[in-house]
Amino acid sequence: MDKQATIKEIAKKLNVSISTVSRALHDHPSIGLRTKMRVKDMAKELNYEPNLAAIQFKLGKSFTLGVIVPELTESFFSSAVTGIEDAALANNYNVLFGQSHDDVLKEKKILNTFRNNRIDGLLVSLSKSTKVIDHFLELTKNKIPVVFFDRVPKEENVYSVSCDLYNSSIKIVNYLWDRGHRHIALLKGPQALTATNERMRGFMEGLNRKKMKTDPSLFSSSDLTKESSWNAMKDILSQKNRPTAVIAFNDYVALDAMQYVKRFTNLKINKDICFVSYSNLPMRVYLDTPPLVSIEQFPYEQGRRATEMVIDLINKKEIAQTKVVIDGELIELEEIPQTHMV
Amino acid sequence: MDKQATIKEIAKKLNVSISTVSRALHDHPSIGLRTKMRVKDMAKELNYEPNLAAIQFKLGKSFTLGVIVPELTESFFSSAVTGIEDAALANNYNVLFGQSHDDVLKEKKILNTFRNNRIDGLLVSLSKSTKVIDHFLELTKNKIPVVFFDRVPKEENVYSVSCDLYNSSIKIVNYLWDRGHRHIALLKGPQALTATNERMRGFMEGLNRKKMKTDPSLFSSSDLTKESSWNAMKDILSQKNRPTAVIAFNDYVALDAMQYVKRFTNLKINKDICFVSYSNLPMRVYLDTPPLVSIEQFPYEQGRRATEMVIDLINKKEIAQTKVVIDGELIELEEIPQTHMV
DNA sequence: CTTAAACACTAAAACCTTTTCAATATTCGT
DNA sequence: ACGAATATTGAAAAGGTTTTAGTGTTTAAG
Repeated sequence: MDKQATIKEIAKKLNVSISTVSRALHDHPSIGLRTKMRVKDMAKELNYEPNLAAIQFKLGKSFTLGVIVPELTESFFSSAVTGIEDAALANNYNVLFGQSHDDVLKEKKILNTFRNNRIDGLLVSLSKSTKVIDHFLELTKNKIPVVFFDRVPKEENVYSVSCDLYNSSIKIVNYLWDRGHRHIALLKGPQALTATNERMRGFMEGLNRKKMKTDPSLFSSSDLTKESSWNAMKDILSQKNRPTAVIAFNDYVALDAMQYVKRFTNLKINKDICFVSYSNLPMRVYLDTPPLVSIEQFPYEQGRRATEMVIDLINKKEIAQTKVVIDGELIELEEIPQTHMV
Repeated sequence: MDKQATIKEIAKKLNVSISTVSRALHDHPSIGLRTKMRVKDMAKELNYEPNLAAIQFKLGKSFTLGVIVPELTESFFSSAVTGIEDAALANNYNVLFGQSHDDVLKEKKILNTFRNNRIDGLLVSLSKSTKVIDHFLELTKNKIPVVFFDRVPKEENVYSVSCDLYNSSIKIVNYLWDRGHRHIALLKGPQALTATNERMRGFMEGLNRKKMKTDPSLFSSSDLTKESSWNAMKDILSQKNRPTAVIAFNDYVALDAMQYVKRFTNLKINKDICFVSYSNLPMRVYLDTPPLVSIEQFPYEQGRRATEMVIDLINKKEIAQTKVVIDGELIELEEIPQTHMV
């Protein structure tokens, strides 16, 4: 077991040609059952493992996918990555990871490493500082398929998997309306993200359908940092006619916004001011005052489907649709997680 | 830019040999400055990128590290992975990931994939169901170095990077003692983990130093699932002489334990019963009733150092120490995160 | 001016596999 | 039993790079 056996050795031991061994191992129809068995037995005996490096070199394929996500420590993305990993493994693909940390320069650097490694396909969730996607489109020119997921670009002619935030936002507005809210604020994300726009569009449509006013003072924007979210929340609260509910960009933003309320006001969360949000973070169930509802965006599913898509593209299969959109699900928290028996 | 240029083409264009080009690009001393420049210029002009697959094949090295973690969605591990990624990239190594989901069978399967991909080294945080590490030791036989981090095995003759949980636990006991606690419970983890034992040893030592009694009724064990943690908490509370403080295995366990208290008792958390813990989860700051202190185990640092270690081993450098132990830091939460201005 | 050393470069093998094309062996129909 | 068809195997090239073992040319020393 010191050195890995090669097909050459198998061939020599059995007195057959290298090509025969290769074919036998691949179940090529032109090889007789007899020799096929002999070869396979010998392969097992010698503990033969194909030299992937050689195969990749020979075939000019790496059987490797590249994945770029903004931040692995965000539970959303680690879930997505898990979906990607599972789907890739199921199709015998490897996965190379990179984190952009929301920096477009880092994004490009990772892309370069990936190119050197001759990835067969790429999965990307865009950094929030990425305004132009030319560096990705260049890959497609070289016949390396790219599929975006969750943080997808606005461009039309690209492959993507994402969550239907437009309709989800309408659902959220309806939920709030049913609970009696007539004055709802939207704590937006960075303008660059399509996700921000989708939420906005759905929000407006939701308000319209219920004949609520769409006042521009209802919007406030965060770049997703704590400081920025605090400021946005401050803006929202400083209006003369204070909203009774806030739709936050995601649970992290909601968390920061709620923290602001707790620290700097004496408003009671989810009583005086109600929070709803997106992402449905697993940790939400541990909070005493969580966002009441959150949109489940199925990161695992998005990752899985994006992966299947890119593999189909690699194999030049027909793609049913270039833009897959997954329905978001409005998840209301199970009743009163912190029921004290007092 | 359709087809990648090769050194062959560069050689042809410049009327030099292939070997000259190869050496020129590697700054080999035997190549004259003149030709070296010409080669490098031409390489740039043709947009030459070395074919890594060919190099890997030729050199029998993959420049790839394998990483196995139990669960990527746990913030601890995604931080560790970030540290690994950064260190690997800095040394021009790629990283292949796998999640064991705490299943030793999955662990072995991933290991197999990694072997086929001829990884140069492996980084592992053990699954909690892994009792024997033979499958890893087999790699070392094949001269593929393995470094364990955080969830390290008890075996002596292995390389590892971990946090000093023994002394951290003593620190925790001291902290609680200073706050007046004289009756402290330990909510342990699975017996299989060395981490469980280390905590236990430190806990006992801490109690001893303060002359507190080390009653076996002070221990309760969780397999890290919510149900199990609830049961463990139930045990702890059902004692006639109820402890005033609980040291939980980590913040996740603490969260579940606190959830139990909130749902099924009318004890006030951190007043009637105080929680302290390990991991220092980022989300801790958002909780109304967080574990008061938590041991920072520096996952990023652990990942980084483990990676540097495995790369040193690959390059057969002298290793200063086979077992790196990082000091844990007791992190007290910034005062009263939820100060209402009431 | 000769000889040895230093310098600048080259030819060719090796790494392992897949695959095309060709060759041999077997079977079949008649 | 003969040729044709089919089944089975083999030889060799190709893929891009590194590296060993040189070859030839210039420089320095004697």
